[in-house]
Amino acid sequence: MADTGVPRWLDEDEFRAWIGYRRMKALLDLQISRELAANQGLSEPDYDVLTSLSAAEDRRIRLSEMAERMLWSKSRLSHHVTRMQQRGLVTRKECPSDGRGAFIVLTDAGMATLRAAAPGHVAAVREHLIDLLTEEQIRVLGEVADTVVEHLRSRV
Amino acid sequence: MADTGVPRWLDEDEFRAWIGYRRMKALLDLQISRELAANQGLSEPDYDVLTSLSAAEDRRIRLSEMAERMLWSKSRLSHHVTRMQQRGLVTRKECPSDGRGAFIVLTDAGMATLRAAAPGHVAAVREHLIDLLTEEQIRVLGEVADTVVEHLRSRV
DNA sequence: ACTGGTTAGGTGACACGTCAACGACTACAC
DNA sequence: GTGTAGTCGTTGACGTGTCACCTAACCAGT
Repeated sequence: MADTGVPRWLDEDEFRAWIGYRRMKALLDLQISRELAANQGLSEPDYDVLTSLSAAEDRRIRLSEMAERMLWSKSRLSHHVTRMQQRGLVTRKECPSDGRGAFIVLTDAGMATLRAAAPGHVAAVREHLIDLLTEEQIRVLGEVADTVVEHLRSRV
Repeated sequence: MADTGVPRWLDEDEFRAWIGYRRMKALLDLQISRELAANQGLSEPDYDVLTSLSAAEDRRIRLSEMAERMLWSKSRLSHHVTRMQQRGLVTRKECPSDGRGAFIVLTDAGMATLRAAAPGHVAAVREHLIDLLTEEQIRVLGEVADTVVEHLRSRV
């Protein structure tokens, strides 16, 4: 790529999309995470972990597999599980077949908290995002996200 | 609103949009911020602050006004300015007309760093977002963002 | 001048997430 | 078996951002 040092700047629509994305992200995440916290004292990452675990066989997953599914670094997941473990939402269990490995296991308390939090969380997502948009906009948002995710996943 | 306790769950497209948004956010922000850091040692918030300041009259803005423009909390901005000040990118200056007030002032070093970082940053935004999308998608993304931002700004 | 309410900005404690480095283990060569 | 490479998960240090709380200063009505 012949880099001239001055790439094409963003035009009006492009700038609007980029800045808009940044601002939407800032406000939306704050709002959603505030409601989640007020509801059951969970953060968004907490909720994600609980959701993944609740869908897993025997309510447990290997740390690595979980990290990969969630697109998290192992470090991040390990840190986060430590914090959630201290609150009794999950437990660690060593893996019999691989001495290096560990399972994350959803506790009953974790499951109960997730069940209690879910309706409010979905309602919040609807209220602050989904129900504001047309079907077409929802479809395009999904497309855009998939495009970007696909692009970034493949380039590592 | 008669809350039945079980709000409508997300259908396939809605779920795809929401989860996609979350994943796009995670990957895109990480990528953009990594390139920015590798380039001039700046974080995204650093870049935002520098950009705002460079566009301001006399390269200085009152902390409050800055916070409002950027949709940041004053606390966040204050913390961030402290860190940027320690790196010599900005300075604080007290406001003569309001004893409570303070200006944030862009230093020459800050301006130079911004100039050095800008081309690469724009290129990254293009490469990982804008240039992946059609004009139509860019337009819709801007619409969606504006809709959500408008909704959330008005409800405080 | 006084008082009560508001606004500007700062601070401390804490949760979060990155990176770099580490020890423990596995897997595969030879 | 013995090295050696790679993987699994953890940890420490650090920058970040939130919340709750604080002080100082402004400003209105009295």
